[in-house]
Amino acid sequence: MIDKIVIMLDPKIVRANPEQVAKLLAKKKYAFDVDAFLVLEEKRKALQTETEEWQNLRNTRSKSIGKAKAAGEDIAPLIAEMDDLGTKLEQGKEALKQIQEQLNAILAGMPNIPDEDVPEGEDESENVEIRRWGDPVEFDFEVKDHVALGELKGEMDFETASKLTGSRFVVLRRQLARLHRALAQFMIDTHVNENGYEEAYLPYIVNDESLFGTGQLPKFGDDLFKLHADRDFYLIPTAEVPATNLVRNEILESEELPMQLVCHTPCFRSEAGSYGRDVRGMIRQHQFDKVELVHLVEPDKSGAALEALTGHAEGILQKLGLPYRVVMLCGGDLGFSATRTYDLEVWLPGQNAYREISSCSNTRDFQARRMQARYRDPETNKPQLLHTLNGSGLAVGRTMIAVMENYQQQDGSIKVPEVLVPYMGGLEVINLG
RNA sequence: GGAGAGAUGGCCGAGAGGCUGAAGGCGCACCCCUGCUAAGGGUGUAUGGGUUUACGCCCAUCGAGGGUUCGAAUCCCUCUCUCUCCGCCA
Repeated sequence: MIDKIVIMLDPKIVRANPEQVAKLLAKKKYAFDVDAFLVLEEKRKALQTETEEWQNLRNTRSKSIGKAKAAGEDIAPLIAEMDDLGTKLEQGKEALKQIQEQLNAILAGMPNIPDEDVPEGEDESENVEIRRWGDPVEFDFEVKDHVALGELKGEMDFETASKLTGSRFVVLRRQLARLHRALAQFMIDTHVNENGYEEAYLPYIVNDESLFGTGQLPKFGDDLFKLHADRDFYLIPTAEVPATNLVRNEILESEELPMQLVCHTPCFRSEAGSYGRDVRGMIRQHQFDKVELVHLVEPDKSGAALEALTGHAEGILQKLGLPYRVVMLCGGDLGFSATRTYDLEVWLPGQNAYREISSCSNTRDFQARRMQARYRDPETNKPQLLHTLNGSGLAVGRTMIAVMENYQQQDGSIKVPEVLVPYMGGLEVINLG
């Protein structure tokens, strides 16, 4: 009767254990109104049962009309019997639809349940450091931040970008433009050649169904750039959206799993900058490039897959020789779709701080349920929701900043990390000074 | 952009108002036969939802959304997508 119930959490579980779900979601600072939900649920159940009974009656009677007609009998009295059944059915359906819409709105807006060992906490200040790699370089001169470095020869130009578009965009020229490209190439090659990823080229524009699937819609539409009022097209905020939606409404064979995708795309975010944070420099832009990693795996493999994926992202930082730390997000800082997230924070000498450069999440079956992404379980031969994970491997712009700031020399030039030299056509020093 | 044709289950493909959740085939699973290989025979095999301790029963779904009808895969309208031809084009 109800064709599409849009949910992220399994509605059966929510119905069966509403109190427990509320408790678990409280960790994510989400208030689930159990009473309101239960009232609606009760109404829904009664209405649905009743309406389906009417429907059943109509189906049965219509069938007997068909039979009578075939037998050459008079069907007029049978049709007369149907009289008010149609109206009753219509009314029932309408009432049910309204209740169902209210329930769907609640369910579709509920975030995913955090893992048990996710720490309690309000915001990023309560994230928990897991490990560190590398030691921040001690400079014997006064360090410049990437903005100062980039402006030495005009290779990083925010003013011109704002002429072209507006604030929160950047123009890169010459060696910095190349460094930016080199980083993306290096990351993709590493993931393909060493970590077993399949390279993908994907649309930078997606429809609303894809965004619902990964969880950006319906709640976070304000963060997106929408293209047309009439077509429901959006610029992607991350390649996670098209990459994960590759399997939307698909039933994969188990041999096709695990799937590991790597994809370099620009990302467009409207919200970036609306809080007045990081107004200076390339940290927070409306457009930035990212190399994204996506895993599609069987349910019992997703825990290990997140560790692997995070390791792959870390590998890039290690090869580049950039000091970083890994933090586990606390409940309050965890994203809508995630059960568990590790952020990689790279050391930025210009800010004297660790800053996020990658975010790796396991969404378990949350996105898969929204997009009906399944695989055929060889044991039961039945379709089952798969698990989806995603992580940056890495954000290209921020990586470039990190390279600039960590490899700067007193004269303002930048030493090219060894692994990037081939990608820079043999160039060993970027001479900005 | 112009002109046509289409969209049906995991896949291919019938059906053109009622007994069709949907023939047939492929694939897959299990069983039988066959001393290898090849072939043959049988049975089963959609998804989502509701309800039930359970067996089960019920509802929905033939690209999407509306409409006509007692009844729609089938008729009408709108939209989306795919294919063919023409034009344009990186």
